[in-house]
Amino acid sequence: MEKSLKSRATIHRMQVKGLELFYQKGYFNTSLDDILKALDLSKGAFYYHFQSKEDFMISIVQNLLFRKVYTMLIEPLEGREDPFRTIEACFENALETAEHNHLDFGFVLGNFMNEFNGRDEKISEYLNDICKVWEVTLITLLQKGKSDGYLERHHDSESIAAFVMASYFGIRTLMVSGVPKLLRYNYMQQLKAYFKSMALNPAR
Amino acid sequence: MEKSLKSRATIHRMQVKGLELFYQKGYFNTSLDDILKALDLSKGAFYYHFQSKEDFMISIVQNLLFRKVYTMLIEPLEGREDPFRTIEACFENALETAEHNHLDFGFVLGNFMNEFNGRDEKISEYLNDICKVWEVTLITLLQKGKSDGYLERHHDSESIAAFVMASYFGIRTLMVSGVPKLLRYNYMQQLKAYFKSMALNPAR
DNA sequence: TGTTTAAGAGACCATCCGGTCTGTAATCGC
DNA sequence: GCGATTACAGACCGGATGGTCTCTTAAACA
Repeated sequence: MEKSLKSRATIHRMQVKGLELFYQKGYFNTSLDDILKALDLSKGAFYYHFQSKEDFMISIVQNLLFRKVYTMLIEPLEGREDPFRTIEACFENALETAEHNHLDFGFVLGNFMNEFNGRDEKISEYLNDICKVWEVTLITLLQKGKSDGYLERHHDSESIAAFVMASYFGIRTLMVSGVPKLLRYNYMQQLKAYFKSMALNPAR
Repeated sequence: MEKSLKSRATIHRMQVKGLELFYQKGYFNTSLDDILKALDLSKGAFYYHFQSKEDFMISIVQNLLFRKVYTMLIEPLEGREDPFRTIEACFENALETAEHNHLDFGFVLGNFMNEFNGRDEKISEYLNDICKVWEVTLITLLQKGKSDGYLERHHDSESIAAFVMASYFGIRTLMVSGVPKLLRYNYMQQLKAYFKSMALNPAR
């Protein structure tokens, strides 16, 4: 059975507002009524389209959240040449966007991973999947960078990817309560220094 | 009025169990009854010693949480010589402890910072204070490292501290859903590589 | 021994939350 | 034009939640 246009529009509205509020106030601290009130919709509407709050969250993760992370952090890394410059540009852009976001509550993916860890196996799994896609993309980029002569072969792509990811998760947490602009600047400075030590051709 | 021994013992029991459950299940997802049931205590006991759930959480943050972070991540850095070896040893130990923790849900401080960001100004402030103490300790250690000739003077201690902290926050998040042992090993490898690029006397 | 007070028990309350169920207006196929 | 289906509205429910209030007990005090 095909979903009608109207149905899909409503579902999308719910997901968008759901992601917004879950991100701002946390999943467990946001009630369905909070979301429905903001959209002027009813319980009936919600349970017509979704089976449960958990089911709703999963649909958000697989649709909106994945897209968000993909366009911001994964797609900009695909098929590029110089891995270090690519990652730097990608992160610089992502952090700048976060910095200018008036209502920043940290890295969406990271926040949710923390919130659901050990509390909802199913959702954690889906979040982890996104994380893995990001990781694989990074590793692929680094491996290709070796072939293309951007970094020495003896470096471990997997380790570098983990370190880079970890640093990004963390700096986004710190940016929420600290001075975002300064933190971003300092962070990028050190990320570049870290990369520089591994670069084969430091032509810069 | 002095607190009696019994009173203090009960308060401490509540705080310990409170921290344990808040850490495992999240603050908003843990009810007072959860804590009280686990201790076989009553609402009366709770509200005799604390004014509210928020007040309770603040007391936990200022006492137990601060001590935890202090003994694990701050005290091992104080008054040391070589900043890089010191941080490496400290993190190695902290990560190993986390790795062997059967029920690991990430970095306590990080998790709470995420959970309370934008949701409880007051608690966020206290958490941030702990974060700042850690930061200052790291910066102090690095500055002293310059005087003692362990790293070149032109490096920015503040930036390094932010980067190191961010990476730690992040790796702890990743360790929860990934393979802890591998992640720890890879992380330490990269942290050392990062430090090596800044060391004045790479006598190792 | 009688009185006070610290420490806690637990019934109770208003509110909220996820979820169910019935009703209903608009739309669609025929 | 009419029954069926879609897309909701909203009352309702059981259980939980933070917090209050009164009652009890055991020790401290005098």
